[in-house]
Amino acid sequence: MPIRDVILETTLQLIAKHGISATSVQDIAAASSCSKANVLYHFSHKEQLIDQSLAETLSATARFIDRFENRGLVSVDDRREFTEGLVDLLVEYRRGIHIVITHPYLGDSIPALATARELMARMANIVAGSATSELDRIRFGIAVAGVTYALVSTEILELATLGPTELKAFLTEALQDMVLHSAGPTLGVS
Amino acid sequence: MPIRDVILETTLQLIAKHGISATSVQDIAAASSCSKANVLYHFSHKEQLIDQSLAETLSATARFIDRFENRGLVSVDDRREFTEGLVDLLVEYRRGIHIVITHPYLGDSIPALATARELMARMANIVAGSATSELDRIRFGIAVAGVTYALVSTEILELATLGPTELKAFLTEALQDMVLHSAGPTLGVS
DNA sequence: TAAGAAACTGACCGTTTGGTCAGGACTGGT
DNA sequence: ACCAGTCCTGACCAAACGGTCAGTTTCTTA
Repeated sequence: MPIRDVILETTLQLIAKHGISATSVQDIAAASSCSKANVLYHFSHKEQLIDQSLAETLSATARFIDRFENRGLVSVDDRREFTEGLVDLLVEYRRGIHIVITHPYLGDSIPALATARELMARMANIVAGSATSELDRIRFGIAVAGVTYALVSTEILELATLGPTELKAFLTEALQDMVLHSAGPTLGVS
Repeated sequence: MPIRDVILETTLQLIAKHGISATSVQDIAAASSCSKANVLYHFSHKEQLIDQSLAETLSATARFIDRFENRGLVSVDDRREFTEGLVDLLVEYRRGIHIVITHPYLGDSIPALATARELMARMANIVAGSATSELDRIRFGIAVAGVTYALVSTEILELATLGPTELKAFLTEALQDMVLHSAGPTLGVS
C-alpha cells in the first residue's frame, strides 16, 4: 500500500476517533510510521489532507442524491428504493459520515465539510419536498436523521453486534415501516 | 448579571457554534468583555469551565432518565409520557445537547462528556429494554435518535421556522406515530 | 552507471494554546 | 484610617501547533 493511501486511511481512522481539531499532523504521521514533513509533502496542508480523506464519502453521497433529486419520492416504490439506497450508503461510508455529522462547524476552513453541508441540505430537500404534509415531512426527516445518527454512533444502540447484512436488513425494514405508509395521499395514521 | 454567569453563557454559545477545540479561552474572554486571566480565575481550567456550562443540561437529562429507569415503557401511556418529556427536554436544552452530540470524543479530558455518554447509554437501555422485538428496539431507537439529531441541527430540517409550541406539538406527534403502535405485544406493521 | 526526478527527513520558525503569577483596584467591616 | 478579602489584569511561560526548507536518500530511466 502506497504511503499516500496509508496516510489517508490513518487520517480517516484517527479523525473518526478523536475529532479533527484533536488530531494533529504529527499524530497522523506517527500512526502512519513516517515523518510529519512527509505528510505535508504529500498533502500540502492539513485541510487538504482531511478534504481528500473525505472525498470518497462525499462523492458517493452526491451520486446517491443525484439519483433522486429531480425525481422526488412520490410513489411507494420510490421511497423504498430511497431508503434501501440510503441504508447501503450509510453502512458503507459510516466512518466518513460520522466525521461529517460530528463537525457541523469548521466548514469555513475545510471545504469538504462545506460540501457536506450542501449535500445534507439537498438530501433534506428531497425528503421534505416529497412529503404530503408538514407532519409527514417531519416524520420522514426524523426517520432519515435517526437511522443516520443511530448507525453512526452504533455503540449507543448496540448495533455493532449485528452482522452487516443483518444490520442492513433491520435498518431498512425499520425505516420503511416509518416512512412508506405516509407516501402518496396522506393516510392519516395519527 | 454576574460576570461568572456571563462567562458560562458565552461559553455555551461559542462552543455550540464553533466546537470545543476551536473555542479558546481567549475567545470566551473577549466575548465576555473581560481578560483571559479572569476567566481562569473563576474557572481554574478550561475543562472545568466547559463542565459547568454543561451541568444544567446534564442534570436535567439525568432527572428525566431517573423517572423511567426502573419502570420501563411497557404501556402506551408510559411511552406517551416518555416521548412528551423527551421532546420537552430536547427543546429546552437544545444547545447543550447539540454540544454533547457533536463531541462523542474528548470524554477523557472533559468529565461532562463522559457523563453524557453514560446518560445516553442509560437512555438507550430504557428504550431498548422496553422493546418487544429486535425490530421494535431498532425502530424505537431510530425514532429517539432521529428526533434528537433533527432538532439539534434544526437548520437541516428547517424546523427553526416553527414556534416552540408548534415545534413541540409536531415533534411529539411524529414521534408518537412512530413509537406508540409498537408498544405491548407486537402488532406487526411490516 | 550516470543523472534527474520523486520521496523523504531533521532542524527550524512564527503563532497560538492553556495556564501561572505578582501585583493593582475595589469592596465591607472595624 | 486601616486592613483583609475578593475581583481583576498585563506580562509572562512552556508546550504544541501547522508549515517551511535545505539537504539526503531512493527510484527510474536511458
